Amino acid sequence: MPPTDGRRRELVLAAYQLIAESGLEELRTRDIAAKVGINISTLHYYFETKEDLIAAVVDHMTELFRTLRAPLAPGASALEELRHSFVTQMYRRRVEPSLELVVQEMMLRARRDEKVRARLELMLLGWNGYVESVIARGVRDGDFARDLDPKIAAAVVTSYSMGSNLQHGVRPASFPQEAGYERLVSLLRPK
Amino acid sequence: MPPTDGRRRELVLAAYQLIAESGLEELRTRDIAAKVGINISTLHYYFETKEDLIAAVVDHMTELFRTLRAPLAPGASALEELRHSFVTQMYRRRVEPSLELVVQEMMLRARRDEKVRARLELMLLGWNGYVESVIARGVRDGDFARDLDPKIAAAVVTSYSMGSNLQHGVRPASFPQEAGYERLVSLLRPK
Amino acid sequence: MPPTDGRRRELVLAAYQLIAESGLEELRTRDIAAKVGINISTLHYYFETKEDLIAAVVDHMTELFRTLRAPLAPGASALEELRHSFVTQMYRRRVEPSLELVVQEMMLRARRDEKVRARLELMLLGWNGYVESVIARGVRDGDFARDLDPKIAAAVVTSYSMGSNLQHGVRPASFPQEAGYERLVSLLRPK
Amino acid sequence: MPPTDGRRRELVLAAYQLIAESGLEELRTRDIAAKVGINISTLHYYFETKEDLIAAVVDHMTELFRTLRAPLAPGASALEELRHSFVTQMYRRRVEPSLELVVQEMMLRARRDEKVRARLELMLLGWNGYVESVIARGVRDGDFARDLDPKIAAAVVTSYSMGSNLQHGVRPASFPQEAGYERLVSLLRPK
DNA sequence: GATGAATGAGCATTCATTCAT
DNA sequence: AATGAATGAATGCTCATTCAT
Repeated sequence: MPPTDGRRRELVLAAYQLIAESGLEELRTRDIAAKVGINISTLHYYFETKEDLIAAVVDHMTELFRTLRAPLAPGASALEELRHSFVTQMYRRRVEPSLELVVQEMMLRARRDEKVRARLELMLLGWNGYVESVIARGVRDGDFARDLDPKIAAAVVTSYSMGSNLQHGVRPASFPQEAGYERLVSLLRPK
Repeated sequence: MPPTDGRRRELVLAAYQLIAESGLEELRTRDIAAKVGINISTLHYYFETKEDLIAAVVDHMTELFRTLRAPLAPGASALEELRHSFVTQMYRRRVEPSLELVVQEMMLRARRDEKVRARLELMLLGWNGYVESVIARGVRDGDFARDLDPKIAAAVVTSYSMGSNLQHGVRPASFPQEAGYERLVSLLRPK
Repeated sequence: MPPTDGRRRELVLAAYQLIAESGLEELRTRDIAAKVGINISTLHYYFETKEDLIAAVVDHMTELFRTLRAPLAPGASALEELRHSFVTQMYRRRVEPSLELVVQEMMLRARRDEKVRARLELMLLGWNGYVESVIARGVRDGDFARDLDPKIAAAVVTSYSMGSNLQHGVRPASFPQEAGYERLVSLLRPK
Repeated sequence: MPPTDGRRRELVLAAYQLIAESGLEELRTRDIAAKVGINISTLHYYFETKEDLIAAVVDHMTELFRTLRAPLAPGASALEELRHSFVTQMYRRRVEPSLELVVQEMMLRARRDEKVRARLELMLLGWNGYVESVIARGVRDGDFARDLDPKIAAAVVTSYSMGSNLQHGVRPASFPQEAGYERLVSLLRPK
């Protein structure tokens, strides 16, 4: 017998992967159940509605976003840690290419689904807060320009990250995502 | 304009508005036809498939994106013109709030619909090219740092623009979109 | 091509018959469509919801109840006309046995479906009113007891009619429906 | 009472109440189990099928119908006892309003469920037999008209009772149920 | 140009019932 | 006695598309 404790998890993972493959618009509960190898009604035994399952996917995605990071040498400087943010972005794209696709799907869904929006807001706040703290440390340590407002700078960094992902999605070959990030970080340095 | 072209245009506009209101996922051909006041079969007389109509909406959207800009004083400096990019973004949000929503919808759709992707790529290339030319002029004129690569800097500026729009969508109250843009522009200036 | 004007009617008739055969509880839109020989979605082209179709069946049933009557000789006395009420009941059971079954189904449904209840109330009011007018005439003509309140007597007659139908449904062989009616009419006569 | 019997009874009572509230059509085994506070599979331990449980509800209902009666003074005349039939009907509606609803539901179900029909036939035979015996006594005692056939008269009385309940369900405000009963009883009296 | 009628394939969800434990 | 997990067969309803007129 399969690990019944993990059925919910299996369903969330299957939905997550299907969203990455074909988007939320083409997500079908039947396909999710089939991927797990169970009957469609069993899916509804674990999640009352499709919406509930999607909310659980957002939670899973958030957890991945939080925990999936490239290794960072202990004692790294703020500059190294900020660069590491981008390294992590590339790392995620390599080991878990679904993640950025699912995040973007949810970003759009957020506008019409309050459950999704609330979860996503927390995720964005956490991410911005983390980048902000790194920049604040860098400002103190002299890694970054003294007149930088960490909250504003974090908004610039995270927004670039998201926007460059979008552009990369539409024109992967010609968009200089990495160089852009490097340039952005260098712009933050002291004169 | 011949009646045929008028009808096509009406349909495109109706679809564009419905996408802005409820997203591509909830777009129904019946609703589009009803909004125009014609029969559902007549819609198919003008557009063979829903996909074709959506492609036409992308064209309309691209046209809007290109032409809808805040007035710019003739003889403006490159610095003023780059700042003006952001002013235009805010201007669009005010006079045509649908535009940024539709662009984001299409951005996601692009991944699964080649027609949409190709059109969007052109739009992004045009936009980046324009920003690039402004920055190149600014570099020549001394408005921007001499060591700036205009293509890379343009990628940073346009990506920030898109990413900040996304974050603004999820948390409109707390996200410092304008301050971020101001900071980004100032970072590009000569030391 | 089938008489498109009659499609609605065909659907109502098919639903009416299926209700008579197996009751409202087992009524399936798919079965109705199949009986008419059309696709299930065509059914929804004519009736938005199953509930709407059922309401139309109540209208049809009411119309049948009103118009389906045994022939009554012109110039009949009130006594003959009241007896004729019961003759009509038997006549309906013979030429349209579905009718009393459908009426009883709707009677029960009325408790939970306001549309049905309202329509049925009108039908009952019409029926009671008709019986009342016959009895009133009979009282004037001396066919019925002088101290009869026509409204009350009508309530007795129509209620007997309905209740005896119910009992007849459960024990058709042993229930003396006709003799009961005859006795009831004779009780109304002058002493 | 052993626990098994207690559980069965609990389930029957829960089903009975749910039928009164929403009708047989909306009766769900899950709701019955939930009302009793047990698992849905436990319900099937006590009743193999839903149909069996419904049959048990009919038995419970019949028992209620037999035993739930307004108090009758010992030594009452046949006239008083027949009037008391209607008093009992009103009494039941007051202390156990569910009963008449459930009876009507089952009356309809009887047409398709032989178990229900057989049980209901017994109930109707018992009821008619009781009324018949009262009327027979009244005929002997001079309370009722000498030429009354007790079986026929009982059919009239019980049918009025059932039919007036139905009409009362559809138009509670305007239907003169009590006056009708009073008139019916008075019609049975000697001239 | 325009439409009323029609449909195939599908969609999330429901529900009585089963079965291993 | 009791239950958690699972399911098959439906169920009302949807929607882009077609086609004769």
